[in-house]
Amino acid sequence: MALAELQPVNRDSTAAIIAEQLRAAIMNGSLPPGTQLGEVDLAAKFQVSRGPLREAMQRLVQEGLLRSERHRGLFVIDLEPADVFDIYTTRNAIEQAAATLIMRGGRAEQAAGALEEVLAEMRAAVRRGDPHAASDADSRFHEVLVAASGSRRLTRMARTLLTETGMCIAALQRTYEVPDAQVAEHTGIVDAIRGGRESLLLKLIDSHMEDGIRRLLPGYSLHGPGPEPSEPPSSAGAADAPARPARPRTRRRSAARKPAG
Amino acid sequence: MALAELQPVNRDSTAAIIAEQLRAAIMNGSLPPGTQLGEVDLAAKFQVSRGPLREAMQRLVQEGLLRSERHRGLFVIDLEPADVFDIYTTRNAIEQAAATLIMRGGRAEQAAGALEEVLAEMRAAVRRGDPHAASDADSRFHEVLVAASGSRRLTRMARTLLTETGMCIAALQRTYEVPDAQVAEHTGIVDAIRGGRESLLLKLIDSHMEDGIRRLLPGYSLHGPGPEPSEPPSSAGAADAPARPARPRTRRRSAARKPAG
DNA sequence: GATCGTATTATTGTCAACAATCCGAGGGTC
DNA sequence: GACCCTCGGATTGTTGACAATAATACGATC
Repeated sequence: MALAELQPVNRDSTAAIIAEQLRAAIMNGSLPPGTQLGEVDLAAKFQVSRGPLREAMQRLVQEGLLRSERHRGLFVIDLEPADVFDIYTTRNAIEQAAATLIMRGGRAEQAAGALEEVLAEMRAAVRRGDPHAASDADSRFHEVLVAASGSRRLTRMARTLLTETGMCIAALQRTYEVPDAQVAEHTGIVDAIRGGRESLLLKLIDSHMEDGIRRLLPGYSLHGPGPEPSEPPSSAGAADAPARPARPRTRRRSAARKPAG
Repeated sequence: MALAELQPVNRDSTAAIIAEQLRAAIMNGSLPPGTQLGEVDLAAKFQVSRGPLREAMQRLVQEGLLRSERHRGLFVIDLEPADVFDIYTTRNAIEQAAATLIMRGGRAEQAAGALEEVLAEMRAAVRRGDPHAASDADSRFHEVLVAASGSRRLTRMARTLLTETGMCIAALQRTYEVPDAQVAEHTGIVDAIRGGRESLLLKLIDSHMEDGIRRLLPGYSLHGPGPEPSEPPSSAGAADAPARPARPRTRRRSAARKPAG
C-alpha cells in the first residue's frame, strides 16, 4: 500500500467538543471569571441535552478552570494576584522542562522549524496591527514549544495554563499589544534552540515569564516571595474544594454570552 | 467570635467522590491498565446511576488516566516505557519547581515539619515490614512536598502524576520494597530543606527521580535521550484523542473488580 | 424598623428509558 | 475453504422527567 499515513476516523466525544468550546470561551474572556454557567442556557446554546454538557463541565472542573459549588452551580474561577503568580510560576517550570527535553532529546531542529512557522505568523500579525492574531500566535508558540518536547503530560498541562494565561490577559483588560520586543524575545528563544545553547534557552524562558508577570502584575517578580494566597490550598488539595466560607454572591452575574461562537 | 477556624460544610460533589475512588483503584492496581470500565457494572457497585458515574469518568479522561473510544467505552490507559519516562520527567519538573518555591518563599520550616511527620510514618512502616504502608507514605511524602509550595496548580498536577506512578509500580509487579536507602533519600531531602541548601535540594530530587525510573526501567535514565514514544503526541494534543489505529481488542479484559473498596 | 419564619421559584442532582452504534456469531455464496 | 452479508446481543450516547436543594420575596412578630 502506497498511502501509509491515514488517520483514524474517530471523532472526539461530544463532551470533549463542548469542553473545548467552553475552554476557548473562557480563554478569550467571553466567560469572565466568576460567571455562573447555567446548565439549561448552555445546553440550549450547544443544542444538546444537559447530560453531555455536564460531562464537559466536569472536565473543566478537573482541569481547574471551573469551580463547583454543590446545589449552587458551576462558576468560572476567580483570578487573584496569587493565581497569576502561580500560573506563571508553573508555566515557567513546564516550559523549562520542555526546553530541556527538546535540547537533550535531539528535537532542536524539528522544534525550531515548527516554532519559526508560528513566529512568522506572529510577525505578520504585528506588522499589520492585528493584536488578536498576534496574541493567538503568542499562545500557539508556547503550545508548540511544549508539544515539541514530545511529553504528553507537559503538553496537557501547558494547554490548561495557556487557557488561564488568556483569562488573565482578558480579565485585566490588557489589549495585549504585542510589541516588537515581545517578538524579539520569541525569536531569541528559537535562536537559542537552533544554536544548541541550552542554558541560555532556560534563561530566556525565565525572563520571558518574568516579563509576562510584570506586565500583568507590575511590581511582582517570579523569583520574589510571591503574593500570599488569600486561601492557601489544603494539603489534600481537592480539585474542586469550595473553600470559600461565605460569599455574598449575586445569583447570576452574567449568563453565558457567546460560547459557541 | 473566639472560634475562627470552622470549615465550610460543603460536601464534594458525587462525581468528585466517585472520581477519587476510581483514582485510588487505578493507582493501587485494582483497575490495571487496559481494563474497560463498563458503566452499568460500575454504577451498580457505586450504587448510583450512570449519570454521575459518567461525569466522574470524564474527569479522569481529562486527567489523562482514562482513554475514551467513542461508542466503545472507557479504558484505563496503557503504560509503555515512554510513559514511565514521561511521568518521571514531569514529576521531576514539578517537584523541583515546588522545591524552589518552598526555599524562596520562606516555607522551608513549615515544609520540613510536615514532611518529617510523613517520614516518621515511612520509617515506622519500613521497620515493621509493611510495604503497603511504606509505599503510601512515600507517595504522601511527595504530595506533601508539592503541597507545601503553596501552588494549587503544581499540587493538582502532582496528584495525577502520583496516581500514575502508583500505576507503574503496580503494573510492573514490583513489590516496591522500600529499602533503607529509599528512606535515606527522603531524609536527605528534608535535611536539605531545613538547611536551606537549595541547589543541593534540587540535585537530591533529581537523583531521587533518577533512582525511581531506574528501578522501573533498568537501563533508562532521565537525562538520556529517552525512549521513543510509539505514538508521538499530535501537535494539537487532544486530551483524549484515541490515536490507536487498530487494536485487536478483546471486548472486555476485566470487569471493575474492587473500585469501592 | 429590624429580624425571623415561611412559601415560592429557579436551579442543580439524579434517574430510568430510548436511540445509536459496535462486536461477534451464524449462514450463505463463490 | 474463504469471504461476505445479515442478524442478535450488548454497550454506549442521549434525552426528558422527577426529586432535592438553595436563594429570593413576602409576611408576621417583637
